[in-house]
Order: sequence, then C-alpha cells, then structure tokens
Amino acid sequence: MRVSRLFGKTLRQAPADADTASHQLLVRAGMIHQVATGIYSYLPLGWRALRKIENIIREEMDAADGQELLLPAMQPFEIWEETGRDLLFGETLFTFKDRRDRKLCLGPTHEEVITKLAHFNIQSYRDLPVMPYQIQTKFRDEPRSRGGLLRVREFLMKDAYSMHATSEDLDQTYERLVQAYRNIYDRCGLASLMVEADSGAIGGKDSHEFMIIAETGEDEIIYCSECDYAANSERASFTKPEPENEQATLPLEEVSTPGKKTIEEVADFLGIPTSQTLKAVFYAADGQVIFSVIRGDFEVNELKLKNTLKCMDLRLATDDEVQAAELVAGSASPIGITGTKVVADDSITLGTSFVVGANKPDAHLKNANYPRDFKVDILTDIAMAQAGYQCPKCKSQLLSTRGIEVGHLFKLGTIFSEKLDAVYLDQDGTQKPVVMGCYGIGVGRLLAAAVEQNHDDKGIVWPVSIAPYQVYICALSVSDENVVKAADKLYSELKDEGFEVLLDDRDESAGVKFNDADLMGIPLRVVISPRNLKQNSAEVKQRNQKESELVPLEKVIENLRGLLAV
RNA sequence: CGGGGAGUGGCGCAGCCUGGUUUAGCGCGCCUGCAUGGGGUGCAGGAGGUCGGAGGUUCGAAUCCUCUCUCCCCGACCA
Repeated sequence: MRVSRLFGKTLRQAPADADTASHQLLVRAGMIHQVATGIYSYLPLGWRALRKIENIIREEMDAADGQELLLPAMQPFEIWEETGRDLLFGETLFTFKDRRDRKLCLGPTHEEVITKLAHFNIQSYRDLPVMPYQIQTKFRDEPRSRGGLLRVREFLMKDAYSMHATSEDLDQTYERLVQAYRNIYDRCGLASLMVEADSGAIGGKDSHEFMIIAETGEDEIIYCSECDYAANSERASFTKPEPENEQATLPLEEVSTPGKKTIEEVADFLGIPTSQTLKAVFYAADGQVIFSVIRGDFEVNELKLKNTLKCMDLRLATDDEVQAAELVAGSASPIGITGTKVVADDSITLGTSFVVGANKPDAHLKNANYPRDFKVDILTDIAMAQAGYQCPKCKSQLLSTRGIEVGHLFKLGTIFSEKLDAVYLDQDGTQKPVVMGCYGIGVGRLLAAAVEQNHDDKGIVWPVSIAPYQVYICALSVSDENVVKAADKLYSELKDEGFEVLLDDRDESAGVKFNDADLMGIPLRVVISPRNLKQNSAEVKQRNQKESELVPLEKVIENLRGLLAV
C-alpha cells in the first residue's frame, strides 16, 4: 500500500476526549474513528490489525477442534424470556420491533441461540462433544462506554460453546481451551494472566478470565506474591487472620458511645482494634432490606453478597429503607433483630467478645459472641480481599494490580441446556441435558490492550504478529528519481515475496515520515535515500530498537526476512 | 441513573465573566507557488466556521436566560 493513497490520516494531536494510551494512539495513527459513544469505525490500518488477531484466534480455535460458524446478530426477544436473561441483562439489551410488531434484540451474546441450535443438532451421545464458535459483532447498551476501544457498545467477539455428554469431558475441553487461550495471547505478543473469575450474567460454576496487565484496566487483580493464586478482586478470597487480642468470654455489657458511628470512631473511642468489632451494612436486594455483618477490619464484597442472595439487583439501602426496617444506622447489630434477613461473613466466627451496635443511638454492646448472642440467616464468605492480606492457598502476602479482561471461560454445566431443552440420549438409554462450556474473547478489546501494553512516546509498537503491515519503506526525497526507482523496486519485490508493506511515497520531509512510521508502529522500517543509495544500501531499523543498520540493497529482503522470523 | 466537565472550520485551543471596533481569532492540518531535503523545514499567497440545536431577553447575542441534544471523566455493568 502506498501511504499517499492510504485512507486515514495521522494526527499530531490526539482528540481531547481520548485519555487512554490506546485510544489516543489508535486515533492518532488513523486506525479507528469514533461514530458515537462506544461505537467506532475501523479504518484500513486498524481493520488489518484486527483481522490479524482474528486469524490467530481462528487458527488456535481450529487447532483445539473448534468449528467456525456464524450465528445471527438479530435474535427474537422471546428466547431471552425463555432463559430469564431478559431481566438479567435488562437495559443492556438493545431491543427493537420489526414491522409486524415482533420484539427483537441485537445479540449481546449467543448462549440462547447456540443452545437452541444444539437442540436440533444433538440427539445422541454419539453427537458429542462438539465445539462451534464464531467471530461476531455483539451489541450491549453499556451503562458507560469508556477508554476508546476498551469498553464499547458494538464489538467483535469470538465466542465458542463446547457441548459434552459429561462434566468430566467438559473439564478436559476447558483445560484445552485454557491452553488455546494462552497460545492466542502469546502469539499476539502479549503477556497475559489467568485469574479466577466470577461467572456473572452468563452463569455457571468454574470461571476464569485472562487479563492483560495494564494501569488502565478496569479490573483489580489479587494475586499471591509466592504461589500461583490469582483472582479477580470481585471473587478473590483470603485467609482471615484471628484477631490479636483474644479476650475471655464475658456477658454482654452496654457502653455509651455518644456520637460514635463508624467502626473507626467506635474502635478509637473504646481503644480496641477494629478487628474486635462487628460492622453492619444494609443493602437492598431486589427491594428487600438485607442486614449484612462482617468483622470490623473487613469490607463487604457486594458481588459475593449478590451471588449468595441470588438476587438480580443489589445496592446499599437508602436511609428511608433502613428506617422502615427499624434499623439504627451507626449502632446496629444483629442482636435481637427480627424480620430482616441477616447475612454474615464467616469472619464473625474468628474472634470473640466483639463490640457491636446496641440498636439504639449512641450506644454499643461489648462482649458479643456468635452464636451465643445472635443468630444469622446465612453464614458465608462475603469479604473483599485486599493487597496485604494472606493468600488463601499458601498464606503468603497478596498483592494487587490492574488488568484488562480480554478473555473469559465459563463452565456453564446444564443451565442453558435444561432451560432450552438441549438433551441427548445417553448410552444407557436415558435422556440427559447437554453439558456446556462457553469461551469468549473480545477481539477489539484485545487490540486496544495490545496497544496499552506496547507503545512508547512516539507511538504504537506493534508485535510483529498483529501489526497492520510488517515493513514501512521511507522514500526520502521523492524528487530524486533514483530514490523513487529504488523504493518502487524494493516495494514490488517485497510484495512479491509475500511481505506486507507500506511505501511512504509522499512528498514529505524525513521527519514527518519517520514520525508517522513510528506512530503507526510498523515493526520494520527501511529508508531509501540519496545518501544511502550512494553506498548502494538501504537503512533498516526495527521499531522496538534504537539503532538502525545499513544493509546493501541486494541483501535487504534477506535481512528483513531474518528480522521477522525472530 | 447519580456526581463532575466540555461542545467555536479536519484536529488542538482563545474569545464568553464585564453583550457592540470580531467582516469570529490563533496553532496544526489542507490548497497554490518558490526554496529546502535525514526526526513534524522556511517564506509568500489562499480555501474552509449554521460559534451543538431550539426558544427567549435586547436596538444588537459565540457572549445573558430557559429548554434540549451530544461527547468525555468518576461510580453501579462486562469481552
């Protein structure tokens, strides 16, 4: 491709509304263009890079015995009602009506459609296992798009669905996909990290995410400094230490705590560590007020609580709701509470003689003990893990970092097959629901993550495997016939040899061309100039290296081939 | 949806508070010519704007008021 003919312009300045590196650079390099909030056009350069990623994914999925197909972007709304996920997705679903007033939606994902398809194509255990996948545009009316391509409303996603007769078989395929995913990120030249994940709106039991470590990532990752434990903070667990001040079990005793409401204030006032207190937090779960209790030195993980309650919507309760439930904010405890569901973190069993609210203003109770003084409806882990806590596996110190989620694997089990009647006849003659797994990769997001991870102050530094072009020929002084000839010759030879090459044939100064080459991040740059031609040579430079090398013209192709092979 | 910010030629901004010498200006980019030719080159000339939209106040509105649309950032969601 000749740069003079390339559709897409480079920008010296980034648009003011772009603030992540990938957003700024992809726009500046003329790779993407925003159309509306969370909706982007891919220009030729961006599209080429995207397709490179797509093909790597395709190859690895095929190698893992996946079979590519294409499901529709438009789906009848009823199938979402069948699984009840219309409510789960809610406003995130783009819905509309056709001319006959039938309700349709743009698919945010395709479990329903694929499971319906399985219903028609799987009858016997002999039909299993299979793993169809597609690379399709998904639509989600996100509450908030952000970060350029990092979070958008229309995006390309590779989604695979595996179907099995047994969960053991699912487990095997799952492991295989984990490896396929590792291959994909490796081949894209990206460092990834697999973490334990929440299964969210998709449902299912085991779930892992692949993260690209990046400051701009939306997810917090909790990982162990010693062992291989790593999890999304929304589901990370940790070993809860016993409080230091173990105390004898004494009878309940009321103490006056005028004006002291927060755990810190109360602990400070009484001269005790926060781990010697119990904290109450009120939530509204689908409108119902929930009383949560956790040891004072921990915070409630709302996602864990939400999963525990199996509710659709969870938020902090409003003051009105708290009052209506006759709870005393600032001095509440589960002691004597009736009529409100109490969910406690298991940390309340670690330690004794806690200070808790007295359920009246300006007073707390000392020496509260579970289960001696109060009952709870649910006792489980609802605590938020943090850096500095102990690893649940090896008790070493946990650390935290941020990451961009670029892949997600779920063991769905039979949730969808049961609801949508995807069953098979087993060897023993009984009918069983198909066991399923599903596996997604956000392709555009991966592209953005690649830029987040590979750029410098000059621009993008594409890994060779996903670069839109491999070679950038700078023809300096296009008024010099010899330069034009030599550049054209090299350009066509390289193309004939199968290289992907950009020829900068514009009548621009050297600086402009160098800067654009750097901005676009093309891995190899070849300079053809009067100066170099005098020595019958061209200058070869790698984007990720400082120094360039003078190479005799007849050896350039060989040289480039060598550099790309590494 | 809650909180914050912004809409002025393709991009980045100034002007707005204290309405009127602004026929709305600057830098970049774009076009023409000459020069230059190895890290965003210089000089000269030029094209390009419903000042997001609607309504209002006023003799007069980019500037003041009301409504509205759009976009960005922070929170609840996810590939």
